[in-house]
This record gives sequence, structure tokens and C-alpha cells, in this order.
Amino acid sequence: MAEINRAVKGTNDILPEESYSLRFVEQKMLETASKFGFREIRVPVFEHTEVFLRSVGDTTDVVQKEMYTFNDKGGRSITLRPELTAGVIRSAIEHGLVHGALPVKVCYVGGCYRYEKPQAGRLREFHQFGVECIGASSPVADAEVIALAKQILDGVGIQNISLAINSIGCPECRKAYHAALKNYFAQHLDKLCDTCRDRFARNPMRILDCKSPVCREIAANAPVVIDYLCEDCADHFKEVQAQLQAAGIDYTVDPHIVRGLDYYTRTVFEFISGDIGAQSTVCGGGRYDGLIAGMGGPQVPSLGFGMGIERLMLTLQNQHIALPKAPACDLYIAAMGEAASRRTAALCYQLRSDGFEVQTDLCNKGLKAQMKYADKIGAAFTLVLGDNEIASGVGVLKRMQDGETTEVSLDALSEQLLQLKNETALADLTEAIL
RNA sequence: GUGGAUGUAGCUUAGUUGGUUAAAGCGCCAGUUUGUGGCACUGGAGACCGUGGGUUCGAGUCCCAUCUUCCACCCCA
Repeated sequence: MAEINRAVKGTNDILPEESYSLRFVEQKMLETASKFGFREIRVPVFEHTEVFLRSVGDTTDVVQKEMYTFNDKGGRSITLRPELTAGVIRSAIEHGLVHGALPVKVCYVGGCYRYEKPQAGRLREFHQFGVECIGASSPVADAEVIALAKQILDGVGIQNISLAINSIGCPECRKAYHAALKNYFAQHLDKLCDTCRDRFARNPMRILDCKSPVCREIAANAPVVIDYLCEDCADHFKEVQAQLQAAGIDYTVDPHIVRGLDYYTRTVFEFISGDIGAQSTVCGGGRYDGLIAGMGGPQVPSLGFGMGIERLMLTLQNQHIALPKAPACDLYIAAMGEAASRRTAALCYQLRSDGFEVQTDLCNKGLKAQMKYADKIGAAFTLVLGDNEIASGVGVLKRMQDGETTEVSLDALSEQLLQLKNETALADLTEAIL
């Protein structure tokens, strides 16, 4: 197919059928967040490149090889956001939210852009739902943010998903941990894979995340971050767990969770699904107590998470979880001839402003073709409008599911349609119960 | 970025050791029914066989390149 008719690699079209259930899921996310007091925020799709260098971290893979960065016509270095936290925090600093009543609780839905090799559950344009809880230092906040993520996942009906948490400490305790790690891996340096030998120099924590069997085996006995937490961090982590337990949220502590963005401190967590192949993390997040200060704002401890919407939809699809479908139209009016077509336009206008979903022919189709189309789009009722009906002012409403017909006055169409619609809904309901 | 697989009508696929006008089902359009959908029957439209080269008298079929999608790795949501 010609390039002009093909979406760019790693991008995805959402067709009408899918769009409806996607919107349902997004709505569910926003509603659930709202119950926790998180309000929607909207920030630009692109930012000054510096925003991501300073937050995500200039040694991370995301920044080093995955960003869509370009110079605009004014010579600014601009980057399409690879994630949303950085822009939201920039906005919170810029507008003084961080100086107002804390915590500030915001949520968002939006597209993110990363130049990656696409596969299922990994796109170059993908969408995240996320929340940021700015200015909350208590472990209660950690537990509540995790609870929110869980409640959203439960709310959309997802199955078979597990929560793993860890604490990676503050910069202070991490120093001690890094030293211990280096000390440990130095003894096994010759057995590690090439990339891990590289990691040893740059960031030994990443070795814990390696999938190669040899490195895994070595890492299994490596020192664990939790054992090197300072007293404050250890207490914090303990209380987060106590809170989760009290809330009845199942979790496992996985000391191998090492998030790939530099801003994380203390609590990190992931919700993992076994039903979408290798891209198993549906939701990831954690605390970032140093980020706001690092971006030039005040010292305000915060946390949040991001949820991959495509991955979530993919999981739901693989688990055959039914999502609501767009409602079919209430009435299709099949018009015959010019006069009828004009009368139909007036009727449609009236019915639509009365709240009905009404469609009619836009292609000059014959009657049979119009009926066929009405059937295809799932119209509940049809009305044929021709010279006879206009002359008599009386038409026949046909209920498509059983072909039953009812005479109606064109002047009172709205009332009679409403009555029939309710009767049908009631009959369907009683049938469903019986 | 590394490795592996894939690509034929809108969709799902068939296409024999390279051999004339590339098939089928579903979908779409129309007719059988001159004012009524679903079922059935009949007919029709629709494919530069992903793209570009090459081998050959001849390529959907063989070779090379390239792109897409998918799988694993890397990384992450």
C-alpha cells in the first residue's frame, strides 16, 4: 500500500467500534480517580527537551535513545513527551500549585511518544492514564495511590493481575547499597554478560533486572536494597506494607524491581499481567521525593503512577472481558421521494432534539436498500415515509427485532416512539429475568 | 539497536516441481419481491500478489534489497 495510506510505524488507529469501549475504560479511570479526589489536568504533548533530561534522567534509555527530539523554527529544542510525569510536575511548579494547599492530586490521559521497536503492547505512540500526588510524604499516600490503581484495574474487570512492590531508598541509603552491590558483583565480574559488565560501571542496580540466566543466578544472591535502607526509609516501607495489608491489597515484595526512570525514590511498584506476552507491566509507578526540587521547585515529596492504556485494553481483549458497545440507533426513517425526504429532515431534527438517536438515508438508496441498511446499523425501529404517509399524516413503526408494526401519527411520533421504546426495553428485561 | 518469522480482493485464506485472462468463503452492491430488513438463489464490482530491483522465453512462486506487522532480547507503560 502507498505510504500516504499507511499509518506511521508503531502508531495505531482507533476505529469507531473500538473507540467506544476505549472511552468507557478511560471514563472509568477518571471517575475512579475522582473518588479519591484526583482532578484531571491537561498539559502539552511537547515540552522543552530539558524538562525530560532533568527529570527522567539523561543516562536512561528513554532519554538516550527513545525520544522524539527536534528543533522548532525558533531554534528551541523540543521533545514529544515520552511520559507524563515530567510535564505535569513542570506545570505544577510553573503555576505555583506546589506552593498551594498540599497535597495536589491530579490525573490525566494522554499520548506518549518513544522511538522503540514496536511489538504487541509496545507502540511509538501510546497512551497513559496516570496520577500524581504532589506534596504527600506519608506512607498513607503510597498505599492510597496503589489502592487507586488497583481499584481502577478491578473496576474495568481485569483478571489475573499481580502487584509487586519494592523500596529503592533515598539517595543516602542508595550510596551504601551501591557500594555493597559493586562489592558483590566484582567477585563475579568475569561471569556476567557483556551488557551487565557495562552496567557494573554505570549503574549496578540494573544488573538485578537482567534476564540472562547466568546473571539472574548471580543476582539472586546479590545484596537486597531493602537491607540497606536507612532508618527513615525502612520505617516508611514498613508502614506502606502495613497500610496495604490493612486495606486488603495483596502484594509481593520484589527486590528486583528497578524502575528505569531516574527520579524514583523509596516506594516503587508494578502491576503485572501474565496475558500480554513480554510487555507485562500494565501499570508502574512510585515515589519521587527529589524530583520537584531537582526541577527547580521547592522540596516537595510526591508520588504517582502511569498506566498503559493499550496494554490494559490488550489484556482485557486477551481475557475476553466484554466491554460495553455503542448503543444502536432508535429509529431509521426510510424516505421515498423528494417531498418525503424534506419531511424526514424536519422529523429527524425534532426527534433528535427530543433525545432520540435517529438516522436516515444519505445516499439516495431505494427502499429495500434502506431497510437493509437499517438492519445493518441495528436500528430498533424503522419508519417508511412516502407520499401516502405525508397525505394521511399516519405512518407505521416497525420493530426490527420481531417485525411487529404499530400505526403512529407523524405529529406525535416522539411520544409514541418513547412509549414503544420503553415497552420494548421492559419486555426485554422481563425476558432476561425469566 | 540485536535475532527470528510474516505480507495474495475490505476481512480470512487457497494457489501444486516457476507456464496463458490469480481462486474461494465472508463482507459490499444489485436482482428474484414495481412500498419494507434478516433466509435462500442468481449476478456484479473489487487484487498493479507489501514495495523496488534481479534471474528467466516466462515470476504470486526463485534471488537480493527495503518497508510493515508479529515474536524474543534490550527497555518500559
